[in-house]
Amino acid sequence: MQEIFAQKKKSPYIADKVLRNPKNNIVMVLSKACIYGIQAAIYVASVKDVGYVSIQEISEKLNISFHFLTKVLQQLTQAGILNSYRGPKGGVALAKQSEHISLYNVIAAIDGTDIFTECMLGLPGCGIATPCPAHDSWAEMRSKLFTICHRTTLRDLAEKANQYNVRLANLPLTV
Amino acid sequence: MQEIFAQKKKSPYIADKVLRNPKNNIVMVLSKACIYGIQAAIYVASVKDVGYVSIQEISEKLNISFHFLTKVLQQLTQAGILNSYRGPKGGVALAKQSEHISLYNVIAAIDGTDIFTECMLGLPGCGIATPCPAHDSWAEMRSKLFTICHRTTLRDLAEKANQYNVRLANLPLTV
DNA sequence: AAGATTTAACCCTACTTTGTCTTAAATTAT
DNA sequence: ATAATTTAAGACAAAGTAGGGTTAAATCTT
Ligand code: SF4
Ligand code: SF4
Repeated sequence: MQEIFAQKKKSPYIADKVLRNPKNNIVMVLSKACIYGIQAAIYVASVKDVGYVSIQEISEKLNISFHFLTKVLQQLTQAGILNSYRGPKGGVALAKQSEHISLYNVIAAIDGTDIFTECMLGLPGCGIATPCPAHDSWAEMRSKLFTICHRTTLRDLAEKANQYNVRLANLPLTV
Repeated sequence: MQEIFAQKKKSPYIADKVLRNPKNNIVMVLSKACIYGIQAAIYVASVKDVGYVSIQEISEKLNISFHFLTKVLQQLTQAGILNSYRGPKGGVALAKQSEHISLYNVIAAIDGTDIFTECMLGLPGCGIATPCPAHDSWAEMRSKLFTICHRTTLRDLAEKANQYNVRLANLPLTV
């Protein structure tokens, strides 16, 4: 027996402009602030010279707004991931060895840990007594994300960056 | 031999208010529009009666803004996931059998497919010639997300919803 | 001590997303 | 036909995110 849906004929009306503007179509898992933070952290970790790297240099190399990046890196500083120092020859530097800073640490410092623990469907207080039907799938996803971000360290990323001279910046490709 | 970082003493200055407001701390993988769309789609799929379900009913049951939900569901209608019908006894209904509509379909219709294909670090044109150091990890994540969203159908979700009388709405918990 | 440099803090602007409301169009019921 | 119902469309407001500048504080150089 076949399931029956709505049998009436469909309304001919077609909308042409509904919700999103056509230009903006990127759905982000991480905020821009977080992305910048990760990029900058990898950059700092990949710089060979010991010492402080100025935010100006980072923002130029990675093509990130200086003032915005400054605020983002302040968060990493407050989280104990970076040390900052003012004045000439100042800047930021890793507060710990790069292999002791995970992607998770950086994300947690900027976007928080909700992405790892909270429901991606936006329902509060879940998984306790009345899990919603999507729970298992999302829980699996979260677990995967958690594992990946935990085991990936800045050293891993910086190493690869140096090794392959890989690009971190959001610059136009030099085709 | 131990690696050396910045050896100078740390600036004692601690900022108290930097970027985000304390109230806003939920980082979302999916937009609210998308979450609403998923919830509504599951609701429609879980309704036993054949026929159109009014958006008014959905918005009340799921505690979602009626007008906003209307726009979201228009997107699903235009994507061929729902049929809509105006007038008394009108509303929306699944355009296909619930087991033929995946979570992926719904997400793609509302938030687009970038989350499955594009870089989560926000860099364009990736993975081709010069993958960034985080590529492998993210690619693994994307693949996982893709698989889960593809194999999870509205029927799976609606079945669970009916079976366990599980909550879909963002309502205060009746503790 | 004075000046230059660099992060910290704060204010403000532009854009996106979310949410509200009003009117128009389609459809049913009377 | 008329009225009621319900989606479609579009204008608009509120809130959040990204970004830009200006001043203050810390620190080094001279
Ligand atoms: S049960 Fe799981 S998937 Fe469902 S709303 Fe709660 S956390 Fe989200
Ligand atoms: S190489 Fe992969 S992780 Fe890196 S920017 Fe490109 S898509 Fe993203």
